[in-house]
Amino acid sequence: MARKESITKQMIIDAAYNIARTEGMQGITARNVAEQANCSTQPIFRTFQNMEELMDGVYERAALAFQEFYRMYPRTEKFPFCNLGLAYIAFAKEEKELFRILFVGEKKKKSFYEVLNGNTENVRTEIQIATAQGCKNPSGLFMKLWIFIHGAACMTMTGDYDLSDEETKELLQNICRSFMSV
Amino acid sequence: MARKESITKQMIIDAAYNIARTEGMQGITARNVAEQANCSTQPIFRTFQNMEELMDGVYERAALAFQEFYRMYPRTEKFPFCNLGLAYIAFAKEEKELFRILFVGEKKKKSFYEVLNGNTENVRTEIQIATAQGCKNPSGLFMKLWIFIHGAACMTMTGDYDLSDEETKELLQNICRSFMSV
DNA sequence: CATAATATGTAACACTTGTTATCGTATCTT
DNA sequence: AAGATACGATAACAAGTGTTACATATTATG
Repeated sequence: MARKESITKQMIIDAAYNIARTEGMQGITARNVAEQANCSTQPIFRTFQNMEELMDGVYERAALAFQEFYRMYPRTEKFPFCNLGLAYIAFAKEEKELFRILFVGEKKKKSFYEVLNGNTENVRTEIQIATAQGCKNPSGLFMKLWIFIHGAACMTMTGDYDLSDEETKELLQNICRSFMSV
Repeated sequence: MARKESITKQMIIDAAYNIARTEGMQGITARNVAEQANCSTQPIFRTFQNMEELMDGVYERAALAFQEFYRMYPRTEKFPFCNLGLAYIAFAKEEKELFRILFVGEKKKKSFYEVLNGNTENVRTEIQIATAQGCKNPSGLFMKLWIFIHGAACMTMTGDYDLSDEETKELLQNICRSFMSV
């Protein structure tokens, strides 16, 4: 009865996502996305109400990319929260535009926790580790550490911070020790 | 011989600056600025080569606004860097768009130091205070503290951080103590 | 006061944006 | 195989962008 669709929702989101990775959200225009997806602008507006709805899709796609990045990131640290922090900073370095979209953008909708996994599983795990290491106020530790980590990541994004992975690791260990010893 | 100019460079920059304060850089269009300045778009292009040059002017104007904000901010803290940090975070709270333009924007050109004063005077003063209080590695202390402060300010800008001034003050004192005791 | 020179307003240009109308066509159902 | 119908390409529309051409207004100087 009907013609088969050849350009799927996922294909459009992927095309837009690839643009966003290098140019940021403002690079996403109907014609740009169409070109990237090798089609006209028509399938875009069949699939999405408007461009904003597509951008919401891109945001979700970016969140998935971060989750995957974190899942794959090596966990070599014994200090609590440091693996999370190292992955976060590394993501800011390797995917500057996505980091901006997810964590400092004007249209940011989700909190860090929500982006991380849709739940707070990962953070809870880290809090248990902190408790096991004798930290009396693990969520207070997390708050302070996370502000620091977020600062380092934002500076990485803008190019104001450029330590090697090894230096960053040592810095985080150092900070973590400072906070735990109080 | 010639007609007197009625729309000055400063008037145009101020008009654009006022738009940027509430709408950010992307709110600055030739027609928007003209309306805000109560004139046509013509004086803009007589005064500036193009819109980008005007935006450079707005950036400088925003830097001035921050310098003035810091100059006027009460200095109640004895801990080194804390007055600077409190002012920075307060600015992020009161002038979110300007903060974004100056410190996390894509078109950011100046480092924090340069924005602060065109020189590092203020930071040097703080380093002397730290040294006087027995800190062995004051520039290391500053680096760590500043990453933390920048993180708190960025979270303030995006609405992820919302402590009162008093709570922020206590947090900064707490952090400063942690870092100095190591 | 007349004139020359510059500032400003009006209006246009070329371009890009989101969005939609039209139309040919592929494909599922019968 | 035939027809209904959703799909996708083309092309248009309206709105908004930076920028410029041109006419008008204004002012210092002769």
